[in-house]
Amino acid sequence: MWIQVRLISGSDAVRIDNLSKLTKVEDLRKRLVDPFDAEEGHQRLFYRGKQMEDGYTLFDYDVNLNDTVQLLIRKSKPVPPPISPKKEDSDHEEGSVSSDKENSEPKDEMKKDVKEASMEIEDTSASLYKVGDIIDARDYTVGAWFEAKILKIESGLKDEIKERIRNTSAYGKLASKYLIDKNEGKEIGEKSNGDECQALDFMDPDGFTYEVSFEKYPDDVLQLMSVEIRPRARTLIKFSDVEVGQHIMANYNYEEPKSRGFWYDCIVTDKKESRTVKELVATVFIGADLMPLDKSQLIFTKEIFAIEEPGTQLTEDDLSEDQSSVIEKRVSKPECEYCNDIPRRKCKHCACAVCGDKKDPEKTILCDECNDAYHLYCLNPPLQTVPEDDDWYCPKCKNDDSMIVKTGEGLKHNKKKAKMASAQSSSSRDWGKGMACVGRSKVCTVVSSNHFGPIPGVEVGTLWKFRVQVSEAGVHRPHVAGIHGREEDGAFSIVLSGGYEDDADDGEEFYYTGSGGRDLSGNKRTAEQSCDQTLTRMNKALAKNCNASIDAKKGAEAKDWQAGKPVRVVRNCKGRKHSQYAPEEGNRYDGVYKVVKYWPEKGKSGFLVWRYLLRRDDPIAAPWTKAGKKRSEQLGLEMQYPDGYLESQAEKEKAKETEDTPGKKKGRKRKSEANIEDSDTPKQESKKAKVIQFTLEDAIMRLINEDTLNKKLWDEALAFTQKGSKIFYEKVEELFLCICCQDIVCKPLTLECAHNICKSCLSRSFKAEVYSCPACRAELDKGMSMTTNKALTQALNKLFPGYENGR
DNA sequence: GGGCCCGCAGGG
DNA sequence: CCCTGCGGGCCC
Repeated sequence: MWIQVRLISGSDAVRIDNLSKLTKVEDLRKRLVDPFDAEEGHQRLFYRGKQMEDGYTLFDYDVNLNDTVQLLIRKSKPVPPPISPKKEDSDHEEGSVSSDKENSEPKDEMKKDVKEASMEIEDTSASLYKVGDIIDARDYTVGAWFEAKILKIESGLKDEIKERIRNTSAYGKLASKYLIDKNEGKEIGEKSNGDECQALDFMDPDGFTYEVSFEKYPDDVLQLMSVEIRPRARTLIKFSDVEVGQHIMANYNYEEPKSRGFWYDCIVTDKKESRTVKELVATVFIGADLMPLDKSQLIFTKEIFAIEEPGTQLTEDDLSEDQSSVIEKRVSKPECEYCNDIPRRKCKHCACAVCGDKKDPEKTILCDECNDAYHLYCLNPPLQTVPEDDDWYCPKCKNDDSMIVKTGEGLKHNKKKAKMASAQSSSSRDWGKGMACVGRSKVCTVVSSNHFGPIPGVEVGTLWKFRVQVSEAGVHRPHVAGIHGREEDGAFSIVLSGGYEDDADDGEEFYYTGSGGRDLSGNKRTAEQSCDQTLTRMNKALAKNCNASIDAKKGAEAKDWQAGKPVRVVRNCKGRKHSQYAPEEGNRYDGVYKVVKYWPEKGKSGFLVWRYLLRRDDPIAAPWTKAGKKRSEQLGLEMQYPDGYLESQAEKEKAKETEDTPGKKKGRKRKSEANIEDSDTPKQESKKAKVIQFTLEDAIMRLINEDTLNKKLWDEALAFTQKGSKIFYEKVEELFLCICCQDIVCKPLTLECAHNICKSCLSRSFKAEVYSCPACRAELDKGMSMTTNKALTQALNKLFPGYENGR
């Protein structure tokens, strides 16, 4: 497994290979020392807004293959300075061992501040704020702004504020790196302080302490400095007026970026605007340290607020005059994301975990472990009263105290993980380095997922090392399952993987066994047959392909076998156990087959299984035939590996070598070097560049020739037929991409400027009263006819059968 | 060599 | 949402 680590301030990413899911954060740090020139203690790692702490694993943080972890290198001391003793303490000599220079300096400054403050204790008129002003305040644990109210103003910064500042260097970072100097209008250079007191000077708070309470949480009273409060946001910025580089306030949810969250300060870093796409990307400042989170997508683009200048805030009186019109109400994340806090809605997440009802809060008890709520009377056995003395644990948490994880931020009880086998047993098995559990990095879009027949651009004989790649290519989409299909439509593809012993295979014809009838408990993916299979789900789907009516009892045989629906067939190397037609390595696409008949029978296990006879019906020669082998060679078909896979394997190999004691292993070393060279050879494809010219069916050529409006584009595409079908299809996709929806044009209009646009995309534009070509802005007549280019439509449909489905 | 067991994707 | 599944690497 590999992940990317990106320095927060820069865009440079470094890939770290050979990690496992159980790699500890501290071990990841070691791997980052060299590439980033950062001592372990100076690294701060973030994933999805969470700071990663030592002692936890990548699995704990849900880090996956190819994910990006952000790195911040702190320049100051790795350990924050101890909280400076209060004034009285430092006057007494008792226990002051502070010979440490680093500590004594800020302490002195603090003393000075406190003295200055005490001289003007009652005069608060210099503040731009008054008690009762309508403001926003930043909660310094979340880093987000909430509607708040000033309760009290005092001269001088209270000690607790100073302590807080000393414990984060956030303000220094924010000021030095990202904020624009108000007066100069230009970016401030790096202020290499790392010293919290300098940061304090720099941010220039006005010297008052503001006691505020939050509107929604009136009991939550905080002591803040002036830079942590500001006039209540009241100016919505239109999307069209938002500028890159602008400092704004927006709603963001770092745990679930697609949901509503809280209101944070942001610097806009990118903006995309077309009639269909409105995208804002920003650096969002999050958490106690106002961690800059780069490249965060702001999804609530209609709710972008300007930052108001201090002194312009409304007062209590303003509010009472015309409450509703002056202040924009902001919507924050609801307390409960399941019921959105709607009182009448039953919710087992925020209300009683048994009945979901929100009534009787006084008769509701909270679990001291998972915080779930239970009505006393919903428990089994019910409780009469709330237990007064010690903690109470709900039925789910009660039994297994042993596995309660001490939590870091955000690593709380995860029910799914708690259920996994590894949570029960103490096995220390490593995992996550391989391709078994990775997600797709591409999706096939040339045809829809319910497409029958060959995938355009994928040649018979194409080889992939892993199933996930077969899925990416669209040939067989499920990750593990052998049959892909739908009960009502039929099966689109199957994989022959030797999982069933009685599946005889003579290439042109083979027997196949349905799925099910296995006990998969224990989180398994396969198992022994342990009960009867039924003609449901995928089994029914495969039966549907047979040109006969469904018979779930006896099965059926096709009258005209070739008239059935085609099934793409992939053979996996594991089938070698029983079949000589299986590839030596990986998975191979062997073309389309038809279902000749299907029937139930007693399998070797003694349980009923559904069996199928499939027969090849593909014009292209099978890969194991002489003609097929020749064709594969001419096409230059070679084993495909996932991006970066060979490199990571080579690195692993290298690491092994260095681990080995040098000396008598010379011979072995030489061998492995040879291996690495081998893995490079596929790159020198030029030698094999004699790829056979790929020819299109006459019917397609006729349609292409008919599309005179696009002659130029077609000529360009056809030139690529020499490079093989895959390249040709990729080119067609590129040339006939709709600029609006970024998909192959659907019901296309060919405009006078020669650009092709989906009819629906152009209509949408016209509805928005924009009358120009989305690609080149050429003016269009409002009343232009919206007739689609028929020849193009037909040609594309021939090339990409069914690509319009679901559009 | 055989058992273990994870995420992911798909259908229903 | 829930259930299912002819992958794949690790460990004994």
